[in-house]
Amino acid sequence: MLSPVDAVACCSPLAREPLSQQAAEQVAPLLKALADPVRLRLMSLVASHQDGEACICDLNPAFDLSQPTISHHLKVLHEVGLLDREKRGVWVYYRVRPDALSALGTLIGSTAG
Amino acid sequence: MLSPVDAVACCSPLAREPLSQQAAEQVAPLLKALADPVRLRLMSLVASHQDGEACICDLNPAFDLSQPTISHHLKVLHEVGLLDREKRGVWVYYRVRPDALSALGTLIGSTAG
DNA sequence: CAGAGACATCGACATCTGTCAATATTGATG
DNA sequence: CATCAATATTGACAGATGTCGATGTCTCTG
Repeated sequence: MLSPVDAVACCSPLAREPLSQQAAEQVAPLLKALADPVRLRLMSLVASHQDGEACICDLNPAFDLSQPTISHHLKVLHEVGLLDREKRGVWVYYRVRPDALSALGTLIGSTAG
Repeated sequence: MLSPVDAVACCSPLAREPLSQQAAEQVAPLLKALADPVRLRLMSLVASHQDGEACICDLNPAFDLSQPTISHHLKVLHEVGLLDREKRGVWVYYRVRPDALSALGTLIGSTAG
């Protein structure tokens, strides 16, 4: 089965033609994953971090939240395919999945590519 | 106070620099409004409808949902500023707010500020 | 092997969300 | 004014969501 991120690539922009019910049900989980202040910041922190990747140990201190909570949010982003995950030694590094954000941006606004 | 849609215009793209907590809290409600299959289809239907506007009477039959439920979803989209609302006689017409979607798309996906 | 540190999972809880049936409101029309 | 049709509001309810503390798992290092 396609991950949500792969599924988005199929759809033409929102304003171009009516989204089918199936397409909408594929896209919505991606937006749902992004639609939280903490997860938005996590995505932004990872995307703009040096080398495009960040360790949880880099991310956790930026929030006033418990470690399990951050872990939960990262899991949500990873499960829909917005973040890639790699374990190196004791640390886990996250990286924004290439094309994930731009595909979403195109679907919504059709200005990005 | 700015509507969420106005607030988005201020932010540079997600991947460009870390989103502040305040910015994230302004943007998240917009994405939350979009992050539902029914509302995604509503936006798409309105945006791609003739003359860029649609009456509820056009939208309701496209769904297998009760009239109050559609009314509720449209209200959510309107409150966050994604849809403009105009009453003409007995009917209510919705129209996608100009620049709303493109601003969101740029924030999420664009690499060009 | 024992301990420590990084991260994940679990269980619990309050809050939020999508949905409906019932009802209210509004505007046109007889 | 009485009625009908289009839309909104209310109240209720099941299910999802964000958060935490406690605990589990993995990996490096003595």
